[in-house]
Amino acid sequence: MTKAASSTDQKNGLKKGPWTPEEDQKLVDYIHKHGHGKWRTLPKNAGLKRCGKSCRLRWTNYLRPDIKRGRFSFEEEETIIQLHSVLGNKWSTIAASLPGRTDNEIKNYWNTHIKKRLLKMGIDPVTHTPCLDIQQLSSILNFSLYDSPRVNHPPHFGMANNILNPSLLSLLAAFLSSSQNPDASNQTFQQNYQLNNSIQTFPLQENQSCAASQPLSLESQLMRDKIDQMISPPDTTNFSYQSSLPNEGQCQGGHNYPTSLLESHQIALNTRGEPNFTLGSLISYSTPSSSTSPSNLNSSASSTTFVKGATEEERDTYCSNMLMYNISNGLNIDGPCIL
DNA sequence: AAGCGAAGCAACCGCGAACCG
DNA sequence: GCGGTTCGCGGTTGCTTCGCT
Repeated sequence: MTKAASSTDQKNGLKKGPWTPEEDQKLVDYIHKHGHGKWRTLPKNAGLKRCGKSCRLRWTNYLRPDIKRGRFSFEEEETIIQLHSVLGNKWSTIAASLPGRTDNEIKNYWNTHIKKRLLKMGIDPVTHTPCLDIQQLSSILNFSLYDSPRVNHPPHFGMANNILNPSLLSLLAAFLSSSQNPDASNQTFQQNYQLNNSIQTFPLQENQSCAASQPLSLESQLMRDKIDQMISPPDTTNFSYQSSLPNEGQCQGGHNYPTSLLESHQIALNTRGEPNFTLGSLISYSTPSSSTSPSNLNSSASSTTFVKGATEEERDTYCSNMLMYNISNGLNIDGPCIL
């Protein structure tokens, strides 16, 4: 018998701590006969030396017949993250969307698994925004702004050649800016959200060469100047400025890339008007089925299939890669896009 | 095999909302 | 409208299990 199991409330003689099978049986039998509710009087009527609150908790979190036990599925996890990005710590509301799961179970799972994974991915679990440090973001921005050639990309990112994505860069720049001036963050994000929505998407033409260079738009140049003021420019002496478009595999067939990140909910706004980067959206890609590298995004295999069979570590690796790839290239479910 | 720290999870606690007389 | 009671939620605690040394 544990210390907690043997403890009792001195005033009322009520038992505390873990429930015994006998107590569980008494509670279940009583509720089957009389239904639940009136928790205050229930323990006395059921012959239990527990407070009503304890009985209610035991029933709703453990004994209820429709409780689903065991590991959370990928879909459940995705739902939790997406709902949390909108609702915050409203565990009971989140639980309402997950049949068989209790608020307590979801809360525990969040605190012990998801929170850690998001942090590992560089996402703030409270705000659902990137919490990469300035250096990491600067590095990403530099890759995009200075259009580094494929050969120089860090292999673990699984990057194809960059496609210039001024709106996403604006968001990242705003994030950098806000990290330097937190008071302005909300306003900056709102402005950039409007900016993103105002920028039209355009298709990548079939005859557009993968090796063709992409001239910087005026906006991008201004943004580059702005970011130059905040970060040190990279050493470009070894860069060859060859290509700014996706690799051959991704631009064949004259695909259109019409969906902006915002439209596809890849970046959703939270209640404070800031963009969210959620794990759930990140792993809703078409992805390779046999590799954790996100470099071959035009594969028709579903990411869900991959993630379902993946180990926890593989999920982490995959999601981290997706995050970095996503931030760098601004890809959505159909492949690269320009916001 | 033993010790120890970390992780996971069931249960508790305090507070606020809802309900009722 | 008010005060008392009940219920439910979210944060926290502490016990158990796991994994590493």
